[in-house]
Amino acid sequence: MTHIRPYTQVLDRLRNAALRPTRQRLALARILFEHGDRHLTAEHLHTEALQAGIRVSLATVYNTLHQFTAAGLLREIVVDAGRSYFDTNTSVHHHFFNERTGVLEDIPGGDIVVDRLPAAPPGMTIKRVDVIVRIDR
Amino acid sequence: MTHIRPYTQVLDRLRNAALRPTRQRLALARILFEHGDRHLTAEHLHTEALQAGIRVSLATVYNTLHQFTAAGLLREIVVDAGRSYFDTNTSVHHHFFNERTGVLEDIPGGDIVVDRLPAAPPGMTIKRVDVIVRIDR
DNA sequence: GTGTTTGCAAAGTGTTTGCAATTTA
DNA sequence: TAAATTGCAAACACTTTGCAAACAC
Repeated sequence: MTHIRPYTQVLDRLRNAALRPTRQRLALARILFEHGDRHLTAEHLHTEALQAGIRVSLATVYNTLHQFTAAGLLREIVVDAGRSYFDTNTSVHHHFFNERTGVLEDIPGGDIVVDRLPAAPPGMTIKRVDVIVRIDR
Repeated sequence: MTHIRPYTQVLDRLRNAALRPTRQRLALARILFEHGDRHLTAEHLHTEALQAGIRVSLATVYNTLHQFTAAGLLREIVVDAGRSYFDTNTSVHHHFFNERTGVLEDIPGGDIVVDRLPAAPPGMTIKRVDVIVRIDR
């Protein structure tokens, strides 16, 4: 019996993405993927890592977030000019964004339906549809 | 006969917004509002103003864009972490965004229908719904 | 060993701010 | 002339980059 067991799932994710499971990547992946759906900025993740006693630089956090996004493990959400959020839920869904608190959260279920979507302009393809519901108070 | 006539509409907009029609504001307002629906960043507007021979600082362009937005003359659209677009069309509508070229444009007509929108979380109000259709190629 | 990854510090980008000088009403 | 506006330069927040040292395979 080893302590490798709990890491297995996260390790596999990294392996499948052809990313070496370095100490930093593994630790960041566990913070990201072992706690359900999360919406984090680079700063958030860096802070959490440091609080968990993981020595990792902010540059590496950025690198890792982009590598994970490129590998399809994360989705980048733009709601705020000035910073990026990364969402651990990569399936098709939409978001509530509270501009006052900066909290971004999933809209539950497949609730929203976007209808009568026009065709993309000639020669273009629709890559993604983002719906941001901005909430207040 | 004066040359004030063509400015009338734009002047009125500034007056209604209780913004003094200074040389800079008037010139920027004309670039923004005398050419149909536009989607510009601060840099775009600054460049256009300089090209048109209007001496205005970038700081003033930012101030002006925010004042116009606060007055309801513009709408700020966030599609790209790192820069803001300002839309001269303030009615309810949505956008195509080409991430490769950085071009943002209105989706024509009232085409898109967003349906089954969930209620805002307890105590919260929906302030706005933004739909961004990201296109490619 | 060899190629990948990391961390640092520096540079970059877009935006905001403080304040003296200028302009508007 | 009193209050609002402007422009500059410095400060900011977030992100990216270059490169030597450390690490994974």
